[in-house]
Amino acid sequence: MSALFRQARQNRIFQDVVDQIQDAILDGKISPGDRLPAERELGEMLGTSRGTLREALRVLEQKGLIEIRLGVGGGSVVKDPGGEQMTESLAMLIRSQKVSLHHLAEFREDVEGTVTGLAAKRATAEDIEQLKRLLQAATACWKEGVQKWSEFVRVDEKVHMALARIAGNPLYALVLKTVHDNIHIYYDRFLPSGEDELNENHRDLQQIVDAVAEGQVERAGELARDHVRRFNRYMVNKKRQIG
Amino acid sequence: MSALFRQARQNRIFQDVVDQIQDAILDGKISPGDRLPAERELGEMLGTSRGTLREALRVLEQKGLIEIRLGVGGGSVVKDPGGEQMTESLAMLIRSQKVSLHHLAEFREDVEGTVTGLAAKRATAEDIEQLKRLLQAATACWKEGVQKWSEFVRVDEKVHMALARIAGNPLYALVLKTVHDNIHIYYDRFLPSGEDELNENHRDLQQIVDAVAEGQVERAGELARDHVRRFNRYMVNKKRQIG
DNA sequence: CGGCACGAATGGTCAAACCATTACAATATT
DNA sequence: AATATTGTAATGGTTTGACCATTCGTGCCG
Repeated sequence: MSALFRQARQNRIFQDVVDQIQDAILDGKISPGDRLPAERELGEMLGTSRGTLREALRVLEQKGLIEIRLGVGGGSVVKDPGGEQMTESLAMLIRSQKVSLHHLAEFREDVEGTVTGLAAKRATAEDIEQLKRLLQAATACWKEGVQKWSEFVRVDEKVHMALARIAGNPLYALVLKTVHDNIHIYYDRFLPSGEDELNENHRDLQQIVDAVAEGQVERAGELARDHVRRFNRYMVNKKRQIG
Repeated sequence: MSALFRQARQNRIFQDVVDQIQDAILDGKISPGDRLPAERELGEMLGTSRGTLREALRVLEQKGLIEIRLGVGGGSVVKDPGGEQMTESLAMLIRSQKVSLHHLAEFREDVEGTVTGLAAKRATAEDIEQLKRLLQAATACWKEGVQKWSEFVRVDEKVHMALARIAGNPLYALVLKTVHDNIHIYYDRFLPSGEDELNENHRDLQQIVDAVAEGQVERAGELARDHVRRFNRYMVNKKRQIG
């Protein structure tokens, strides 16, 4: 029963305004890119003071449903709802030490494995095209050596996100992006950037893309898992060394 | 580079207030249960007007960091940050048809499998105790027949959440709770409540708990996956029938 | 002793004004 | 004619002060 009802908050006008606008957005009555009326005008339409309306807009902004721009021509613009608050939520849990790097790494390992397996199962010819293009970009970085390490890491991440898209379930893409966004903090601090790691990772990517291209579901999943596991081990080692 | 910086928003005082209070909470300088000063007082401390401060409090409330209560003993109380906004975010993506029941079901199937496997690997004696107690409760519902179906479903969900806790990675618990909260909407609409389904699900639970108790990692994972898959098939069928 | 009324603290809302930023058009300068 | 400057209006950001609604304690009255 607990999940059925929420605490019946007393009538708060701004909450009613939030609900009205949110419903309009989610039901598609107003679309991403559309501008809401100016605050003074919208306030009058809703029969509320400007202050109250602004509290509602703050909430909608925090929910990622609108973006507020300043100046003439500015105003509240409806956004395409994405997973940005998820990233922020997870970041808060990490900062409050409810989730550790270890947890993040273990979870990522599993999800990347599943995602890559699904991608191998479902990739179309165009998907494989895209992966090969990304692999070429990675190879270009690799040839330049460790100076291009950070760029390589960025391409690596693009490959993983492409695999998530190819897997065909937006939930995987969403979850993976959330994890990536948050694990990046650790990359910057703990990722070693030696010649060996670069070579290993480049080889990993090649093998993964090959396995996906050839539809080797099991192998692709295993390779991805190993790849992430190796990444994680680098970080754990480095973390032990320096802090 | 894109992920490193966000658009440099112009100075917004309320944003600075949000950051200050959020930092204090996440760094543990103020703890869950603590009360912030009253709005008029806090506004004076921060050197802002009450309206601006209230916009900041709205944001913090939406982030799930504080809870605001009315009346003389009321005020802003620091909350233990959990995954509530994640549930809300996912709900928005579902309502805007970016995520479907099918996506949700596929994802859940995989996560439950992994979680149950991990639980089988890591369960302690007390964990198994708890699972057996939950199983007893499920059996009690089962004996009462279909009239207790909804209660059975609730116990079923408790088993899954217990397994997520036992798996030892809060990310799994968080993700699974988010999915459960959102799939519930469909349960209420599409879950059939016949004798056969009840029997099947009860048997599933027994087998899963047994496998976990005996540390059969692979089998536990497979059983959980099958259990969820069966649940999902019920719903797909029913949905085809009625809606 | 128990219920009830009052009052104080606190969040919720309103109103009107002013500031800061931005885009765009009119004007001046080269 | 092209470009730089300036003015101006629209819009969000902030302030102030007032009043309302809810809640809880306190003390009075029955």
